This record gives sequence, C-alpha cells and structure tokens, in this order.
Amino acid sequence: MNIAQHLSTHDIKPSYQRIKIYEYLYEKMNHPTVDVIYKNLVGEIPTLSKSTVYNTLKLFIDKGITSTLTIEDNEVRYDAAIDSHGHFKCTSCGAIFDIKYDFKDVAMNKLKGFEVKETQVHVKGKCNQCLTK
Amino acid sequence: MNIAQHLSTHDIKPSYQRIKIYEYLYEKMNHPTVDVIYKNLVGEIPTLSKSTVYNTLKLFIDKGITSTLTIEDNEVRYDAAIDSHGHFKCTSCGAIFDIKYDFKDVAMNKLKGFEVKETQVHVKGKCNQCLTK
DNA sequence: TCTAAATTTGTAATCATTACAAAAATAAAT
DNA sequence: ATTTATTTTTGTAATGATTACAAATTTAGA
Ligand SMILES: [Mn+2]
Ligand SMILES: [Mn+2]
Ligand SMILES: [Zn+2]
Ligand SMILES: [Zn+2]
Repeated sequence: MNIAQHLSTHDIKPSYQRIKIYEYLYEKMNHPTVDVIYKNLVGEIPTLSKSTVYNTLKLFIDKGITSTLTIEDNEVRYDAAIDSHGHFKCTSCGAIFDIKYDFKDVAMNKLKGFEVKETQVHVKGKCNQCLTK
Repeated sequence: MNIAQHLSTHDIKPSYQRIKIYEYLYEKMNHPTVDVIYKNLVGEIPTLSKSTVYNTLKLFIDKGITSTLTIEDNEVRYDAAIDSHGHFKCTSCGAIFDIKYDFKDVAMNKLKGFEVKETQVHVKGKCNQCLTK
C-alpha cells in the first residue's frame, strides 16, 4: 500500500506528518489513543505537536479513511479499518481485538423506519491469554 | 416500586438525595447526563451539589442498580435499566431509544475462550419522527 | 446530650480535547 | 530567483467533564 497515494486519492495532501501518522495507524492496527500515537512518533519527528495529531486525525475522519471507537469513556481511540466491525477490550492486559458481528440480528426489530448511519459494538472482559495464566 | 426499599435491598442507605436521584433515573428513563440530572433536581433540592450526583451515581453503579452508556465520546449517560440492551441516538433530535439485540450473533465466532463481562451496542442515525418531517 | 460515622458540599486539581493565532513550509505568481 | 499567497504545523491558552479532597452537615449510636 502506497500511503501518499492513498491520502491523495482521498483528497488529503500527503505531508510528512500525515504520512507518518497514517502509516502508524495502518501498520500497527492497535487502536491507539492520540497520546500513544504522539509518543510513538515524536522520536522520529522531534518537532511533532499533539495538535498536529488531533488535526490530522480529524481530517482523516472527515475524509473517511479513519474511524473512532470509544470503548472507554475517557479516551478516544483511532482505527485505520473503516469497515463495520466491533471491538473487544481485555480489562486485564488492555489489548483490543477486532470482532465481527452480524448486524442482521442486532436491533432490527425496534429500528423499523429508522435510518442507521453508524454502529458501534464494544465488549469487555478477559482475553484467552489472560485467562489461561 | 418503593425506591427507599430498593436502595436498602442493595445495601445503599436511602438518603433524600439518593432517593431523588434514583427516582429521576427510574421514572424518566431518559439516559441523562450528570448535568441533566443536576439541573432537574436542583430546583427541588436547592443545596444539591454536582459532587453528590457524581458520588451517588458511582455508588449506584458499584451496587449494581445503574448502568452507563458512552454513546457520545464527551459525556457519560446513566440508565436505571441494568439488563443488557443497546441504544439508538438520533443525531437530529438527540433522543435516545432502547434497542434489543441478540447477543448470539454478536461476535461469537471470534470470542471463543474469552470471558465476556459487558457489552455495549450503540447505533446512531435518524429516528422515525425526524425522518418524516 | 455527646461522640463517632456517614453523607453532602464546595473548591481545587486533573486531563483530554478544542480554539486560536503565530511560525514554518509549500505552492503560485511575477 | 524573489515575492506573495496558501496550507500546514506548532505552541499555548481555554474549555469542560470528571476526580480528589477536606470541611461542613447530617445521621446514628452510646
Ligand atoms: Mn478495529
Ligand atoms: Mn437504556
Ligand atoms: Zn488480556
Ligand atoms: Zn429524532
């Protein structure tokens, strides 16, 4: 995947910071917070500002190449995956896993005549690894 | 429903503030924020403090008679309904509707061996009423 | 009544996010 | 190449919800 190309295609000028931020999201796929992104890139981009991270992510969302999840109520997380999928967060190790779900059985009875734009599914508990040790 | 009784049963001393706050949650069933609860009760309880609202809701959650939803990333909402159910928020009028969903089709494929403690389903869009006018 | 414990309250601290204007970088025009 | 305009980045201040904490008040017990 050519990241500069991908940004351009979506009407985003591929500046150095934007490329690095998207690259981080896309390659790690770790649902990071702004702070995590910042801390991981400031070594390579010493002049980086948190404002830039916020600005850039807002732009990515506007242009539709990034999504957000609010699985904890005090921090927004970001995801380069934009297809509809849910998330599981292990309360023990903190890892976040993607989960697939079938929307057909989710809420369809009550939502007749409603226009659905966005769905989030958040599950919390303990992951496989944490349970077996 | 006798609210004082209900609180006592769940190991919560039924003070005046606690009764009024639970009464608000239970009778309105409107998924309010702390601020909404405070503004609606301060007329009747002029000395009420927002701290009390926060403290009381935390206690209710600890004791298991209230649940939270984070359908917007900048505000927590509270719900006297504690059974597992999802929520639909109309982005036009702001109303929040309860929705039922079937967990059997939600994520079961990927979650083998995981221990699920809590699930949240959040849907956004436009409600029936807002669409037809 | 006197004393101890629980509850409520007000205020300050925290922390993620937003607002905003200056600085730096990039592109366009001359 | 130099100037000018536009875009992007940056730093700092403002905002707003939540938490921390200690004083004041209320409630319960001796
Ligand atoms: Mn994801
Ligand atoms: Mn509800
Ligand atoms: Zn784990
Ligand atoms: Zn509506």
